[in-house]
Amino acid sequence: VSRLSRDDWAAAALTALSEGGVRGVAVEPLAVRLGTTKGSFYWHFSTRRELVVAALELWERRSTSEVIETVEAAGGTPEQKLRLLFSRAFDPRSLTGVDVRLVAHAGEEPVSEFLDRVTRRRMAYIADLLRSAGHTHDQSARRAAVLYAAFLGNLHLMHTAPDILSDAVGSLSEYADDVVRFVLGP
Amino acid sequence: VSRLSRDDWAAAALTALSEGGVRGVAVEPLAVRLGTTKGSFYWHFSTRRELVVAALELWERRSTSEVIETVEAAGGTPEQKLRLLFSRAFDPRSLTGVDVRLVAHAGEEPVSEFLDRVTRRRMAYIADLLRSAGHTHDQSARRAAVLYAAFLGNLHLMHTAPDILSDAVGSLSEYADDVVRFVLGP
DNA sequence: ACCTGAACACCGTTCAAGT
DNA sequence: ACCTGAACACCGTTCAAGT
Repeated sequence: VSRLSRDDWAAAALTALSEGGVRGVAVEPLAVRLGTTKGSFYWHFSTRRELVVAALELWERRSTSEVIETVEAAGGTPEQKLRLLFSRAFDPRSLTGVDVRLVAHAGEEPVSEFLDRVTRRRMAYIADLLRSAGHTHDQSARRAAVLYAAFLGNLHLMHTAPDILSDAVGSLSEYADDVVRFVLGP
Repeated sequence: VSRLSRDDWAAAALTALSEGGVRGVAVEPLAVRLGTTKGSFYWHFSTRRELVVAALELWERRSTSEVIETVEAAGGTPEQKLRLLFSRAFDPRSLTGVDVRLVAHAGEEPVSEFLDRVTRRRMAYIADLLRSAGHTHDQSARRAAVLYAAFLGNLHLMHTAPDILSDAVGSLSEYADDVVRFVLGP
């Protein structure tokens, strides 16, 4: 009788979140998938909300700190780091869909605080890189907003209508480079 | 005993959709809000899904045909029309949140077909305007994708973190003009 | 033709009882 | 300490019965 840990539930919840959104994080179906009962779940968590929060914590770490560490570890100039960051961000293989699904709950508890923090961290990192590349503080903030909006919009389109996007734009990595070049230019 | 029509339910469903997403379109709470019973609902619709579809049909009309007609009625050059279109699109007052909420269900029935159609129609209209402004067919498609991604990303940010956006970008209408100018330029 | 009210299925939550 | 299984509340759905 292999017993489950809190982390097992959290990991399963994040998978469910990327597949079916916040709604997809359902105790009973997860219990069935994990081969246990709802009663077991309520030993590790006191509410379903707590499970959603655990999944959001996992997502926050993976989509901020871990990505930034990877990019920093690769080294190079700020321009190279930006290109690496966005070639990853525009890569369909790195798409989990969590980002896109979460925005639907932007105003709701408990999603809003996580979404807000992740957005701020990502934009702050982009602005940092732009400042290192020689831009002023104001310019960096402004251009970071444009870059981040481009990323989000692209994420939307890749999820909503990947065929429309590839019809309109040739190669996605080339497209990502175009966007970065535009923001880096004067 | 004022009786309800199918359209009354659809309109209430669209409001609920913008407030609480697809999940927010719940038969029992809507019945309470409309001062009637669930049984009444099932006279006009056969399933909850049918109600969601009715709300989506309303949204599709309002967010494509009606907007395009308004812009066309205003007249002017293609450039002026683009500016009008995007000053409207970037205006927080015109934000219903339906767009943003629907993307969470991008892959799901019955949302996907509506989202796909609306995306295609909007991008096709933008590409039309760019062609009228003298761009080639390919350039127009490419730039329409960039413009539409900018619109979606901005919509995301306005919903997720309006304060972050206004911190980074000064005036939103100025920002919208910047984006249009960039896409119109060579 | 349109609506009510009771019934049942499904998932969130609780809890007494088991190992 | 960790889990089972039965119980109850809420919303989707059905349907017989009312006006």
